[in-house]
Amino acid sequence: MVLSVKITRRTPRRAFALYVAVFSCSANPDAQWLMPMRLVTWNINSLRLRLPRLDDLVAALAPDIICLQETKVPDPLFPEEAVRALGFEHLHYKGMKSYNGVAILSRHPITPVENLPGWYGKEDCRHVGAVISTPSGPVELHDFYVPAGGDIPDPDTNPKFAHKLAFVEEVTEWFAGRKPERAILVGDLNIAPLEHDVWSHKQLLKIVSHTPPETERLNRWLETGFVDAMRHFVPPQEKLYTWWSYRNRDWQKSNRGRRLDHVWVTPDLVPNLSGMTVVREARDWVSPSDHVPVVVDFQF
DNA sequence: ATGGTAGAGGTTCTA
Repeated sequence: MVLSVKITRRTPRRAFALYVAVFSCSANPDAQWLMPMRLVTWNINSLRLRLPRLDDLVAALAPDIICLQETKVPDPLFPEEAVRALGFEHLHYKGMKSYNGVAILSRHPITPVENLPGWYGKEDCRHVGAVISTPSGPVELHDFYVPAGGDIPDPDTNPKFAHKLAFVEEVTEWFAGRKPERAILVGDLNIAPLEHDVWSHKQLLKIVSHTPPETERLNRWLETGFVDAMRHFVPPQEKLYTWWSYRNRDWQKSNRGRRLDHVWVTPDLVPNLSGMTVVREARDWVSPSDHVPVVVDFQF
């Protein structure tokens, strides 16, 4: 139901009071006069190569904020003009040559969160944060790219796996000490925590991204004060993937996917959630990323 | 049991 009252100079005081009362009851997420905010997270796997795909994404979905991972571009070479031309004037990014790199693109002003830890002493461009202002107050947004961890799930023989486990432990400690409120955390976390976040739980238990040491650590990170916003919309017994390897001839036919990309919110923002979409069709775009965008809609 | 593909930037690494 849509209620609207046109306010004019002649509107009687009582009608104005009614309008104010109706407006201020709109904490209901169905209310249409709240400000919608559409957020996308996407491991783009090279921002410069896939700028045309970013254009497609913006044209199709009109997001307000886009969080990217694996931009693979050093800061001085970031394609600011091209991104501004898509309507995103407010940028906060951290990149390096060849690897990693994260970026927050926003249509509306944002305030970067400064002095975030470099993690594992590496400063390898895996985390940026920014504060968004909304009609109901500021919201803190974190964009992460967790190390993939190599092939062998043994921290003693594989330093990349040791890095991954330690990275998740460090960020967990940091969030535990911070007790986040009105926060959103997104990114390629490179871990598929639930049985139905992978195509075969049994076959992947010893495969990096779904091993118990990883999924246990990801759960501890989540439990520092977040809710899994994707699983808020899709029950845990339903398969849900965001990544399909390039190494499958026919990704749709084999459908050996994993849910490596995540959107978490603090419980105080759960009432603001209004929808979630995994943009599966993006896996079939020309020159696709191996990850697809995840869209989350809020009403603030 | 194995290898399959993609991106960056070089003659190999990371995913």
